[in-house]
Amino acid sequence: MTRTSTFPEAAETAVDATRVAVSTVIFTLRRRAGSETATVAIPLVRRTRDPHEGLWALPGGWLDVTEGLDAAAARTLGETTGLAPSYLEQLYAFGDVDRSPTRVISIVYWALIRPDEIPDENVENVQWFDAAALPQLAFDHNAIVDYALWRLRNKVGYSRIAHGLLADEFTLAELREVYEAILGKRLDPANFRRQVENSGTLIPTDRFRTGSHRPARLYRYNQGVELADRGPLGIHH
Amino acid sequence: MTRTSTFPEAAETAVDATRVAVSTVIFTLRRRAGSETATVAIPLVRRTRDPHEGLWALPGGWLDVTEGLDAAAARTLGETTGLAPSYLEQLYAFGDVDRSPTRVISIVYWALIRPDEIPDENVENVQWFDAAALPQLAFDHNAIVDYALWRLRNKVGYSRIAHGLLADEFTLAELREVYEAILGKRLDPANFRRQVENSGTLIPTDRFRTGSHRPARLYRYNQGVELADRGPLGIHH
DNA sequence: ACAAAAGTGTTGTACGTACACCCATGA
DNA sequence: TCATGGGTGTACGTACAACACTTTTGT
Repeated sequence: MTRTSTFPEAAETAVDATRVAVSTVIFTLRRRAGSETATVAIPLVRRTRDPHEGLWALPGGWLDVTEGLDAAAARTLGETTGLAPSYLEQLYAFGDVDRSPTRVISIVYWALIRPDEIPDENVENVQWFDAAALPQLAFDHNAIVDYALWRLRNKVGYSRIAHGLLADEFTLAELREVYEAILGKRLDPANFRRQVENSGTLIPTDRFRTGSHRPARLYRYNQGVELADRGPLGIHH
Repeated sequence: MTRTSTFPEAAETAVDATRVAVSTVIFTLRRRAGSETATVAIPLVRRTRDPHEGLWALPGGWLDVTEGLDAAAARTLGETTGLAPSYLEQLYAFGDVDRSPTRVISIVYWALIRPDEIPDENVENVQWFDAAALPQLAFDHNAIVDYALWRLRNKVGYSRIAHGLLADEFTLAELREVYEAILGKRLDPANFRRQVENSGTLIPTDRFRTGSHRPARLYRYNQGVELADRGPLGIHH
């Protein structure tokens, strides 16, 4: 599969009007080869034209006049990386005058995707990076990723978004691993179990994950509980 | 002083490109005439042209190509209402295709202003409304205000933004009144005092507010503590 | 049998809430 | 002196961190 970077700031035709772009910071969890712990990873797209040709940038594209912002984020993410997120939320609108040679307002989203939803095939010009060790990115994208990571870590504390990174059924150890990767610290298994059990968001199943030592019970999410606390009218805050 | 509404969606020339507007929901506290409690109030601007001529709308205007988003919010707020907020933070980017007859992306900010900073003179076409009892507003502005109120109430719980509504020196009762107005419920004076004293954000002065019963000590804010937890690089989250 | 992860129990501390009570001032 | 808000003390319940301990599997 061949895809060319269509990233907003790449357009060569300079116009004097302000243009609106949409980009997405999409997170997943990667298990490192030899390591015990999982790490947060994001896909980047290599720029194939100026400005910043050759640098890595967030997947994105121009906003179409006929689509909403959320739809534009999902579409441009799909076109550049082939990914369809399980969770998508607006992050921030970046609009400093000097963030790009031409005036570009970027509405940036952040998203989660389950590891099993990532297609095996390699997409050209797309590469996954460890979020903790990014190269120099195009435009202000390093700062944007930092901000998205901050929001992710914040939100994991007061919502159940962590579940956007897991399959339908999972063990408590797997859920805990998600939290540990995002927060960057180990959590007490005993206390973690109680917290999450008392939150009412988990439904125990009759199935167990076997294969190593004592089998662990599989849990599902309680669909009646919102993934994240939206504000009034369903805006993803 | 005469000012004409320059609100974004008011422009009569239809263009096929997407245009970017900036609006602001700015809060203050008003003491109702006979009432014991203060209420949250916001200024609105009456629209003087289509669409939605005659309806009340959020103060705002078009984004200038040469200014950043924050600057645009402050400028358009000043031009339409004459107000200069003591706290300003981006709220959300609204971009549904059908939120206006022409395609308009609105970057919306929310802000706080101290009652003593509001000029006495009446500004034409501007009127203050009780945030809890708004009329029907233009466009999707009712929903936007709801969302801003939700953010305000949320944020008051984990930051010291309440201080954006007070003068330099204030009593604990005045600070508590701010919280009560925003949260819409009474707080225990004793417990409130301890919470805020233990937070380390307040500095007691030697001055007292006299005039009614026992004098109350005046406090200042500890400048070393951030008004609100910004993310990396000073973005107002 | 033993290692290792699953799962339970117990304890201490911190913090929010409710509410009784004393203090200082204006009228 | 009395009413009222300023300010202190205390007791209870919940929530979380730390950590000892039991259970169940694979090898």
